[in-house]
Amino acid sequence: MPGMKIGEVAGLAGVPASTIRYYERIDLLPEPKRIGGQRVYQPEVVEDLEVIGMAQELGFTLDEIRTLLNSFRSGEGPNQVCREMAEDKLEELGELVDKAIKMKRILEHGLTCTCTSLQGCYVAQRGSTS
Amino acid sequence: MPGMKIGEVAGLAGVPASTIRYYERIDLLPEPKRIGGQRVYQPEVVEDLEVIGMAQELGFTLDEIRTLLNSFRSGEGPNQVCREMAEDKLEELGELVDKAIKMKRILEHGLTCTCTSLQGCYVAQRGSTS
DNA sequence: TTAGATATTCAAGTTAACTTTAAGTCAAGG
DNA sequence: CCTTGACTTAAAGTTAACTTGAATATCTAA
Repeated sequence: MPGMKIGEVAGLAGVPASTIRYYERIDLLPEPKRIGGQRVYQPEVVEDLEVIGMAQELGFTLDEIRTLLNSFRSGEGPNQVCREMAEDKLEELGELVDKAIKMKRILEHGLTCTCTSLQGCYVAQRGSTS
Repeated sequence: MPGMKIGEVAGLAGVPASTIRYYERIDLLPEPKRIGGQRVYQPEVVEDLEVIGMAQELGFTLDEIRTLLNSFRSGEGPNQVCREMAEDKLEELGELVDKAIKMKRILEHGLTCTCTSLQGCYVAQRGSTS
């Protein structure tokens, strides 16, 4: 039962097979074993793809994601480079959450107000919770 | 005193002047008035640029940002298209915050654990707050 | 008034992250 | 065996968002 072809993995993870091959080419995913030249995957790869997708949405580049994943996979625990990256990213994530909340306020207000400019709009700028 | 040249705006907003011209070309920023052929800006443009930057970090495309900004600027309040976009985006922002929190947990844990795979790591996956 | 910084346009170049295409090869059903 | 659909590679094409270059103009300070 374990051992899926690329099409099945693609279906489960919600990405095209071409993307999976691309990730392998840029060393974001390890080369899977092959049967008759075709890639055969274990179910974990689906979770890898989900983590990659999540990280991307949060603004990590594929380069950064590779560093993080490789550090995880290396078996020697996170190294210094990875540690620093993670710390930096944690800070960025904190700021991201703040910005998301600010932007939510602007959008929520945009749904109801009739200001003619963002600048002139007290609520959007100052964040009254109206 | 009001009336800044492009270089000053660029300095204040922390973007290159070429980006400001680019935003104007794609109708993300309105054409400013000119003196002797050179662009002259009012201070509000700096806040516009900050909003654009913030929105970009949150995953909005410049196309989406244009729609939102134009709706704000139109003076007729948000229209239907904008309203729907804002509602969709609000939902996405909610999800983004959830993911950011999940990712924070993974990274925080990555700083201390020695798991050899993301899959095998109970804490990263299940989110013990340890 | 003249040097040097800063501005202008337009077109072409860049980078990340895919996607598509061409030309095949493999696996399963009839 | 033959067809069909999913797989293979390598290389070229695509899109968003800028960035750079070249040639020219204008502003500003000595």
